[in-house]
Amino acid sequence: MKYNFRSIEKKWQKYWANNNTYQTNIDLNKKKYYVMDMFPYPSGEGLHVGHPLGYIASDIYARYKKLKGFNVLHPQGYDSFGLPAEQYAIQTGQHPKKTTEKNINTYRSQLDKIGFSFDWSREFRTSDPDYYKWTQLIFIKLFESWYDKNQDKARPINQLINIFCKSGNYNLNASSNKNIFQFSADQWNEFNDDKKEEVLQDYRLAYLAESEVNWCSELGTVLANDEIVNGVSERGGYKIEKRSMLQWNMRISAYADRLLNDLDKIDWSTSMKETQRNWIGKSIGVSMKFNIFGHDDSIEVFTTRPDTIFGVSFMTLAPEHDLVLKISTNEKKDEVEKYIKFASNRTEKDRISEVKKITGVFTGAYAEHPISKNKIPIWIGDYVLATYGTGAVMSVPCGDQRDYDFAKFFDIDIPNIFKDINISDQAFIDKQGFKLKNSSFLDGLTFNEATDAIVAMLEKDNIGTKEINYRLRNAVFSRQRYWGEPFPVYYVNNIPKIIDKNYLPIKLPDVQKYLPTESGEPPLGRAENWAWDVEENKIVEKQKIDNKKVFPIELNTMPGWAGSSWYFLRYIDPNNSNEICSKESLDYWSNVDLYIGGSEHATGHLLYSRFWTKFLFDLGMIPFDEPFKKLINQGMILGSSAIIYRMSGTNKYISKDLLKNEKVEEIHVDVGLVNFSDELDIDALKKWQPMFDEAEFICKNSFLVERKIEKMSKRWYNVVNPDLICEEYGADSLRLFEMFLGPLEQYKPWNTSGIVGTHNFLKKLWRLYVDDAGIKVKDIKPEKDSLKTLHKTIKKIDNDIETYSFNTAVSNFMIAVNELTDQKCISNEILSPLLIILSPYVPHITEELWSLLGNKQSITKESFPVYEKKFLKEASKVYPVSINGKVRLKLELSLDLDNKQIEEILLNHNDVIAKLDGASPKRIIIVPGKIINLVI
RNA sequence: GCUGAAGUGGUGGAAUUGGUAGACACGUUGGACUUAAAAUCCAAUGGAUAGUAAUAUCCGUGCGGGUUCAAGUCCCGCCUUCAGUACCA
Repeated sequence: MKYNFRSIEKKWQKYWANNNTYQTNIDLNKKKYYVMDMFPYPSGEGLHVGHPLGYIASDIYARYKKLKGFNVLHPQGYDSFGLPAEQYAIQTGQHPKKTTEKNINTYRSQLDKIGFSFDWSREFRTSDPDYYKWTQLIFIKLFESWYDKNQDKARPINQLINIFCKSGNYNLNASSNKNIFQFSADQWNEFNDDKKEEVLQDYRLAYLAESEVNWCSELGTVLANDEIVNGVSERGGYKIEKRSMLQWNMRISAYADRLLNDLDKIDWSTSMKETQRNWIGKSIGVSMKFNIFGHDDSIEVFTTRPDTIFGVSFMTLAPEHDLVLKISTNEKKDEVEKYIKFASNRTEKDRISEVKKITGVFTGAYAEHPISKNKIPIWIGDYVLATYGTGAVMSVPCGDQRDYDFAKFFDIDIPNIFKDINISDQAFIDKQGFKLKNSSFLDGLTFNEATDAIVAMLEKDNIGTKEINYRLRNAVFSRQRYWGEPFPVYYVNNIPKIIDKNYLPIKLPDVQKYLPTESGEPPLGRAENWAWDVEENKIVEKQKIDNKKVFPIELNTMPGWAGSSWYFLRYIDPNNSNEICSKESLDYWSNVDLYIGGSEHATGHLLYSRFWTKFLFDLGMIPFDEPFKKLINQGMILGSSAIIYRMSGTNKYISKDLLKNEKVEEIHVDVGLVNFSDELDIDALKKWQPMFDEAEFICKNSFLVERKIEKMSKRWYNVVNPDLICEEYGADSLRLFEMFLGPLEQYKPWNTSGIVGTHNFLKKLWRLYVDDAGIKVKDIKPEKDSLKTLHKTIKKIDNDIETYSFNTAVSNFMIAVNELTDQKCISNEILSPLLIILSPYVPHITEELWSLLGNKQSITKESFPVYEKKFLKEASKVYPVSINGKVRLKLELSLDLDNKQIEEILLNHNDVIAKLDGASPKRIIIVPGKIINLVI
């Protein structure tokens, strides 16, 4: 009987589907375990072999946990709103719903071939109205909440209104927009509704605000900070410019501290936590005011180095700072205005690429040093960012390199306040190794001493206060796109009003075209049925808008991360039409125990999900405040591109081995045209692309290509489709090989030739159980060696999988099968448990062998075997060691040995003992635990 | 610049966390089977030196030091690569 993987895999995939083998329900008698993957965006290109890597790992872990007796939730769905489907719709006029549906079907058929244990009965798509109904609800909740810093949690907005009615906002400690004006309860009560709403917008967690946004005209939308890479859009690499627009925002900054601190209670990689810490960017310092000569206004600055206050020789404002024009003297006004214009025209990319270029201009105004009362010139410069701190800095050229460069460039005084430190070439930026001088009462103090002294003094004299600053900005939540969740919002005289949650979902309307309108409105501006009737409570035709009972609906849609920020909650109760998920399901399934996905979402999805989870926790809607307990970031699988050399200016191609110093161009060719020995199939190449029809190929016996490791992409023709691998070697070979490639978290190149290794292993495994006559396993007593192999393997595999070392687990299986083959083991007592521990990795072949052994029920119903220590006993290590000048032999032994057994072991190690100058042991000291010392 | 991760054969990678470095697999070479090829099986495979041989000795985990009976692993100082971030006051 041969190992016919094609029919075996088809048979069992069908069996699992027909028997609902992987459907999961709440079972209070069992402990739960929740394993989740980052759900895919179904792109038109389908899956390549890199995509399933994380799914295979999570599948193995999920199956393993099931065998260990856990009730495992292992769902899958689709993140189906997004730009590519919309771009395609713009080009072809096809509704994104249709292309998305088509792509999902492709994905599903590809995934099904790999034999995953997903519970597909829980599948959903973020673009389903039944799903985004709840995304809209969470938006409403955010809109109807504010953040109380005293209680350190979000609270309903009604409670804030109560506070305003009773005492205004004088004693309020809440997260809000900048430059809030103060009002009393009487004032609040006299505000009209519009004014009240305007005030509330400063506190809501989802709020509408005129904000400086990253506008991308090529994509026709705004982008969040995490969607911009190196100053250009992440998708497409288009130019970004700053623009001020009325946008929905999420007040994520309210949660900055909790997002930072709670990193300590989750099991994520250090680099992932560090990335989030940097992104949040907490810095502790002092905020203080500098008065301006001849003006009532003062400049507020933020500094982390208050100890250097006596080194201030000028101040610098961001060009966008409110006071710039106000304080500039008449003589300087022209120059200042010119500079502001210059700075605003510089795009983000210019600023980054011209970091070294120093620009700035003097305003003509002077500030007063808060302690020495000296006159300090006020400059503006674009090295100061309007968006960080207060948009103004006290410049200490001797202690900050940028201030130093600026001062040198414009020939400003650089006073030295560091004793015995030379600052003629560069600033001294360390916080250690100095004592202050020329600093009045701080003279002679170190950084810590001076900081304490100056902070006490500033606070006592009411000049400054301790303050904490964050780099984290509030997130822009509006997109000028079609293919996203509509906002449940309509406008009455430009004041946003919420559509009551009873009328959700607000379904995405149909449009004729997916482009923005001629007047520049988002695509939803084209929708005919897009107005809200407040009496009927339904969507009606736009023509009916009268601004009395029918009002316009928001035209923006939500960003891609809206639907993915809470999706893990929906899997636990996916068909619930009354709430996000029931309390019962929440109490049982709780949050995700293991989450596997790429690290590129560190500052986007993973941060936003944590934010929304904390928010829902604050409202008492869920009983936990972190979504993902353990996170593993699988590394990318890179493609191995094939490159041929074309002699420059000719139609001749030269084989890699013949290339010397000729001038050549590198041309990517499809990796499918190249065999394992890097030989190119020239006939197939000519069929592949007509440009090679007339080409001449220079080579000896065969034409060799160059290899290059780069990201797997259609563009480089290096994509390997898992379907082809499944067809040629089988899903089990693929699963095993993807794990065998290397550590899960590492970036590694794909190399199809290696798959014969895992494929051969499966054939070997098959032959261990089956020969020409059929099954050869017998119910006989096993050999001692085979028992040892089995129990050693169980122990190792258990340890490997608990530490997520899937690659070494595969190696250990190979060792075990090699050993059992050598031992000619046919004992059922060995071979049955071996199948069970293998089944998470290679579910199809193990199911088949399991049933061939005569078992009636599926192997997935079995339980993971436990290894027994008694089969593993032996001395493991012997080595010389010197203690107190005497040479001793140190033996590391397994536990539970009696003296007789130890003696036996010593006899076996005569060679080692003899090596030590021929001495023999005189005395044996048995140390409690597992170490034995022999004095020689 | 800052932060994080990592440098081990021709290749992917092991090493029970301080204890025989190179497991396992690919590739390569030789052999068996075959008319032949494929498939399969067996053997060799870090380097150098000596020997007909079994074998022996030395060198070897990016570089230079150190601790230790013992270092891929720990400490100090460098170099390189990858990732994240970047005028953050």
